[in-house]
Amino acid sequence: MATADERVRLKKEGGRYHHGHLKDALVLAAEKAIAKSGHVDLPLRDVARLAGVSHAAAYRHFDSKAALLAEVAVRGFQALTAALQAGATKGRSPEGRLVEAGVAYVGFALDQPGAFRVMFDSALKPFTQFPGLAEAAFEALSVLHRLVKEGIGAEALRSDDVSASVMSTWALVHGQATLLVDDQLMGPFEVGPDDGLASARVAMRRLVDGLKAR
Amino acid sequence: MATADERVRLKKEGGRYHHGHLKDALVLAAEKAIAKSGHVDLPLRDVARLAGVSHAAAYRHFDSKAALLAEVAVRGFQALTAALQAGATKGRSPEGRLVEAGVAYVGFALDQPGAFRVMFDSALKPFTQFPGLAEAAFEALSVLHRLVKEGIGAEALRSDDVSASVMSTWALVHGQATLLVDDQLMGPFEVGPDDGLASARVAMRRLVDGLKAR
DNA sequence: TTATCATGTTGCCGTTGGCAACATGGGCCC
DNA sequence: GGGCCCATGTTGCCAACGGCAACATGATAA
Repeated sequence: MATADERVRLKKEGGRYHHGHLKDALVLAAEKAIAKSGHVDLPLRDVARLAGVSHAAAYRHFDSKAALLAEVAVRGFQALTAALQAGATKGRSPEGRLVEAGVAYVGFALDQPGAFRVMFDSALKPFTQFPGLAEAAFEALSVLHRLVKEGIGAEALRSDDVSASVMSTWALVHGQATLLVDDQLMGPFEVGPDDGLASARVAMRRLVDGLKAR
Repeated sequence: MATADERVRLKKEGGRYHHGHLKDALVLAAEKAIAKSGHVDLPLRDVARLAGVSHAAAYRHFDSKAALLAEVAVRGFQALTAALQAGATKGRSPEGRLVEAGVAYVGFALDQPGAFRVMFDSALKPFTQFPGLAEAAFEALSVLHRLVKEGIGAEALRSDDVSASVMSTWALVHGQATLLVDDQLMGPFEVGPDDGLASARVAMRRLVDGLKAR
């Protein structure tokens, strides 16, 4: 078993027959390539070339091209879950935590656009066909669910129709993230890349206003 | 010039060398096939077969497979624009019209899932590479923009940060539509297909509450 | 040292998007 | 009404793709 340092050395020297980190390298290369091209539908051969191996090498680590993309998505959902949790800690009130988690969702999408695209691309549907994917996605959604319930518990948010509140929140941030990542805010609705998070915060605050107990 | 009846006759008799409606037939077949499979990435040959022609025939009407998908998207955006306008007329107040337009957006996605998927798939990005696509998408967004401005004009909605209000609205309905079409509302957040529109209406009402002038 | 086997390679296959060359037949002109 | 024209269909081909099989390499453990 090579140590991590050993692997780095091998990787840096390059040109070795055995890569040492190929699975990780492929996942990272795929995320980067998708982020760069903006298209999920990229040749597996290109990803392999970026990782410095032949195209068939990928099949030692993944059952199919889709399985590689699924791994990108799983890691993406794990990172998203972490981002939502980290974002929530920035809020000072139950509503504030929900708002900041929403902002973090959009921040994640802007930060890892390749992963975000894969996570919600139709190529991986249904999630249940890839082990771990549905669970990873569920974990991320659960963070929002928990924050809404905590808001209700603190009597800050209205208590009727909890799932509508969760869905509204998710839909809002997901929609914003999608539109920002795809750069699909056209014409007079255009926002600069730096304005994305600010807009997201404003939008989240207004939704949470509507969700408030009264 | 054959009349429309003539064309229908030719089409029904089948087996003719000249199809008569091929462009429309290909667009409709593509929408249907995508709706059925749930994947935008379908073989052009399958679409051609559904239309009863060989695969190469499509190139008499479209520059590429992507151009065919773009045409599906253009017609989708036109239908979406009409649906938003029709939905808006159901509302009895400025806020109500905005809410109903949002519900109509989700209704469109559930009604023409194939078109909806294509319209927002990364395969067509950027829209500007296909003539008419960016304009058609812009038209649809403009309906929401107009409704928000009318709400502000009637002093029903807050007047600061108009684009944040437009974006919130679009993001909310777009996010809901995406999640419903992809059947991605998992576990305890699952909603039945009939509940989709009802949930959308509740969510829109709550967002509009947050957008209200006070 | 040496054998094993995980992990890499090359070579091949069927399918795909797309082009070129040919076939058909509907509509216009005389 | 007859015959030409060319829009619109066809078949045949190609390179690139995802994936499989057979072979090559070399890290590890006896």
